[in-house]
Parts: sequence; C-alpha cells; structure tokens
Amino acid sequence: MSDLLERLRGRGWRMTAQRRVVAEVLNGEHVHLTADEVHARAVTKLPEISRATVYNTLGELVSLGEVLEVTTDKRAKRYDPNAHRPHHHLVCARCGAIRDVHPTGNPLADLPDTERFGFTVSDVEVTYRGLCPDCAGA
Amino acid sequence: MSDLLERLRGRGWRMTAQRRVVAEVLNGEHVHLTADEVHARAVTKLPEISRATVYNTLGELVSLGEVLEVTTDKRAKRYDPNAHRPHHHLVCARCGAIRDVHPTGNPLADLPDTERFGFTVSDVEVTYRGLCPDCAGA
DNA sequence: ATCCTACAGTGGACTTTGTCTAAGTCAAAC
DNA sequence: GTTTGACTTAGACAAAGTCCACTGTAGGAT
Repeated sequence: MSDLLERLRGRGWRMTAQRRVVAEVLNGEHVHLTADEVHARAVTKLPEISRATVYNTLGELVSLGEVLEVTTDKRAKRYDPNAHRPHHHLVCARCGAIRDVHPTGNPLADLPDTERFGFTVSDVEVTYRGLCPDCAGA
Repeated sequence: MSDLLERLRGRGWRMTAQRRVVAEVLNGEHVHLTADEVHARAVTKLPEISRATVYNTLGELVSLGEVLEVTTDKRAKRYDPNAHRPHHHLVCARCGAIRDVHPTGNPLADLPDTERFGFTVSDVEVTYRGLCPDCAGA
C-alpha cells in the first residue's frame, strides 16, 4: 500500500527503513496482526529492527488514524490497517480467526437516552463470535 | 448474593472460605472488577488468600457461566457478575467507568449471511464508547 | 467424632505483552 | 557535506496472568 506511505510522507512523517517495513507488513484485507507478529514479519525483511520500534510505529499509525487497534480477547492487541472503511469484527471462538464485517443498521441508534446514563456516546464497537468453517467442521 | 453460593453448592462446587469471599466480592449491579481488584478486596476479608486462587476461582466462575469476562481495553480483564441478563457495556474513554446497558434491537440479526463467511455466529458483544458525565463536564 | 483423600489453596518462579530510557544513528534541511 | 533533532536500539522494567510442586482441608465414609 504505497498509498499509505505517500499519505504518511505528505503528513511530514519522517521515512525510515523501519517504518516502511512496518507499513508494508500491515497491508491487505482482513489483516489483524499482533505487535509481535508484526515484529516477526518485519524482522524477515529488516533483521535488526527492534521490538520497541515496532511498538512505537504501530502507536504512531494508530494516532494518525491509519491503523485501528482491535482487542478481541484478553491477549495481545491486534492492528487493523482497514481504518478507512468503518467495520466490525467476526471472531472464531476456537482458533481466533478474524474477519472484517459490515452489518446493516446502526447500533448507535439502538441505545436509548435512558440507557446512556448521561454519557456522551461517540462510538460503538461490535464483535460477533462464533466458529469459523474450519473449526465448526472439525 | 447467597443465591450464587446456593447455586454453586447445588452444582457440587466444593465450598471453601476463599471461594466464598470471591463470590461475595463479586456482588451487585454494575460491578466490573479486575482480577487484581477482586484480590485486593478479598484480602481485606481473608488476608492469606493468594492471587493464584483468585484467578482460579474467577476462571471457574466464568466456566460455570456465573460470571462474564469483559475486555473493554487492552488492560486487565474485568469480571461481571451480571451473567443472567444479557447486556452490553458503555465505557468512558477517559476514566474507564463501565455501565451495563440494554440496547433495543438485535445486532445478531443485522449481520447478513453474505457477511458471515461461513461462520456459525452464536454471540455478539457490543461496546459503546464515550465520555461519562464527570469526564465530559471537567 | 474421626479419618481419608481428592480437590483446593499457596507462594514463587515464569511467561507474555507492553513501556521506558540512555545512548547511538540517520533523514532531511541547509 | 554538515548539522540537528527526530528515530532506533538493546535491555531493563512493569503489569497481568499462568504454572507447578507442595501443603491444607471439605465433606463423605466409617
């Protein structure tokens, strides 16, 4: 996704080999890697990249709004490069596989004022759980 | 919630001082404690209780379906004793306060077959995010 | 009431995930 | 080519949770 690299450069992001590699790893549909997985893949392209740099870079990408953090379980956070189209997630309860999904309807509208307890509600996150075809079949 | 203790005993759960204390700590509405918070409160009632026991007991309560695990952020899991009425959560993005909420509608019905990728979808979890009155006002 | 024993609890080491820091390096402006 | 401040690094540290070998005890059997 050189688009991403272009956008980042345009925003004054200083380009380095490490950042380029991280951006390259986070490329595609239905990509939901943990920080350590990103690091593992980055190392194959740039062996001396450090864990701290991967964490820093992911954090910056999240701040810039180019990548979303996803917390589907209590384990590691995952990073989702599909930040430009709003979506929710479908998670396999057995193997942890994740798909991006686009439900109909607007769950924000389903929360009546009486259930808002004075909160200013600005966002909603929906996680569907079930079994993926592989785990359901086996 | 002696109901809970009764139910557990009825299921053949061996009753011990430690388990009783953990069950007592997890009592009430809008209770969403982390394992460490549960431990901290349990210690005031039973000073020698160990962290491992609290984790074990919480895990068992979750397996028994008496308590729900809630992962609202990347930090510690929280434990929600309100397992018998389905509900979702409203979380303050600033201070982390959590309320149980009951939206209208059924988000499960909002996921068309074409968006299920062959998964057997059995559950959905909705997390609303925003600012609580205190954090919005300040 | 006492004994037994399988199940429960304990503390501490260990693992995983993530953060911080001091010192070295390098991209980009000049 | 120099300069400079932002970027990277390695490793120490921290928080949350798991594991394990040993000890203790609830509750049934006697």
